[in-house]
Parts: sequence; structure tokens; C-alpha cells
Amino acid sequence: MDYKVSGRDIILHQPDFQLDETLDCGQAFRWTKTAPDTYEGYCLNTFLRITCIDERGGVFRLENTQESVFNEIWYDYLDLSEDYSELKRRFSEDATLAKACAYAGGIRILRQDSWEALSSFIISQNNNIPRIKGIIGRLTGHYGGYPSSAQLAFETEESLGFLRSGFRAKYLVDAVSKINSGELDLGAVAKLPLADAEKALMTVKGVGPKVAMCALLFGMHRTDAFPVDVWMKRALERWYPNGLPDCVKGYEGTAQQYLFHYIRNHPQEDM
DNA sequence: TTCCAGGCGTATC
DNA sequence: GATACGCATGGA
Repeated sequence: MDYKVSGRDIILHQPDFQLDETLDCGQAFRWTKTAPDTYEGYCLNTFLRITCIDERGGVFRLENTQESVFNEIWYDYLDLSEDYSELKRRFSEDATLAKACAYAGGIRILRQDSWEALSSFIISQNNNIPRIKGIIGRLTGHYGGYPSSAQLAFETEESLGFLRSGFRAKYLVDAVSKINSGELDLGAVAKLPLADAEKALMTVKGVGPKVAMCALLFGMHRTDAFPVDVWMKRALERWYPNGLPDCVKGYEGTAQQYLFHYIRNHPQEDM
């Protein structure tokens, strides 16, 4: 990774980064493709327009971005401190992961806000990505940005009706209540051993193993968290009936993203 | 129209 | 602890 300031923009050089594979792969729901090589979205409530200006070279323009904002927000959000080339080398000791990494080598794990990730993945359950984006769009539109749990303190299942989130509204209300009361402290959860962190998150109604692991992986950067959804169930049955290979240790969740993307786009091939 | 979506709560065994 | 079923909503 390196970067330079160019007028009001930051020019970022980062191999192992592809916008579609990272911003439109179901880990974050607030990025919109506004041109063939451009996305617009947010880290919490900081806006960014990012354009890939050299696909082969891995060069990106972060439009109208101060150097301090790049260093304080986007460097972390885009996980630029992680060496994905090295990770993919390690994963590629496994034959299936080697194919998955080669198929979509531009995947990165975004470091999202913990509350945004938890609430987004509560909304995601038994739902499809366009509608998840619609619900979150109505939420952020209503509040003028992604609302904190404090801002949501007075919402009820009924008052959240405008989201049209169905049965998930009561789950959001429960999560808000447990966080605002101090019963659930996401900052503390992030540091717990994985099983304890999962258990703590699952005290919220509507949070099961899958949502808990997504909140940990995408919202607390716990790369050891391994969300198992319907696609990963198929992947595990097909490729890893005896468990994950040792080469992913500590980065099970990162490996999961490559496998998720790979199997979702090769649903019926027997690889 | 019918099926299904990055699951989970509940009832039942 | 395992398994079946309903759930709000809307895209395909």
C-alpha cells in the first residue's frame, strides 16, 4: 500500500483490492455503484466516492478526501494494514481456497462500525440483499445518517414500521435496549474469546450464531469469526466435511469471504 | 402465482 | 440436541 495526495484527492495504490468484490459482496449494505468503476458510500457517516483508475495496477482515487481523514478513517475501514497477498499465499496451501482466492482476489474484509454491523445483519436474516439495502436506506434517510443506538432509544416495533423490515423490527428494538442499558457492551464483546463473544451477542433476540459471527467479523474485525449461512453449509459439505484446513487458522472469517463468493458464483459445479 | 432470501424463535420429540 | 415450521416483505 502506498498513497499520494493529488489536489483534493488521495491516490491509493493497493493491489489485492477490487471494488465490486469488496464493496458489493454482502458484507456492507451502504455502497452504491454509480459508474462502472465508481462506488459511493459511507464509513458510519463519513462519505466517500472511490474510483478505480487503473484496474491492473490497483490504483484508486478517493475523491475529495483529506489526508488526515484517509489516515484516520479509510486506512482502517479498507483494512489497508493487512497483507492480503500473504494471506492468500497461506490460504492457497488448500486446493479449494487456492481456486477461490484466484477467482476473486480483490476481496477485503471491511472494518465496519460494530453497531452498524450488528444491526445490519439483524436486518439481513432471511432477507435478500436488495431489500436489506432498501431497509437500511430508509433508516439512514430518516435519521440523516446511520443512527446510533442512543438515537434509536425511543423507537418501538410500531414506530419502526416505516422501515418495512417485517418481524426484524422487534429484534432491532431489543438490541437497542440491551446496548443502551449497558447489558451488552460491544466494545467489551470485541475483546472476548470467540465463543464468549458469540454467546454475549446471542442474548439479543433475533441474533443467532450466523448474525453474531457476522457482527464479530465485519463489525469488530474478528477474523477468527466464521459465519455459516446456507451457502457456507453447502461449501462445508462439499469441500470440508472434516473441518477447515489449518492454513486458515486465525483468519477463518477472511477465508470464509473467498469461499462464500466462490460458491455463490459457482453454485452447481462440483469442484 | 409461487418461490425464496448471507436465520432465528418456538414447539415438539 | 435435533428437527419442523412460521415469519414480514418484496424481488425474481
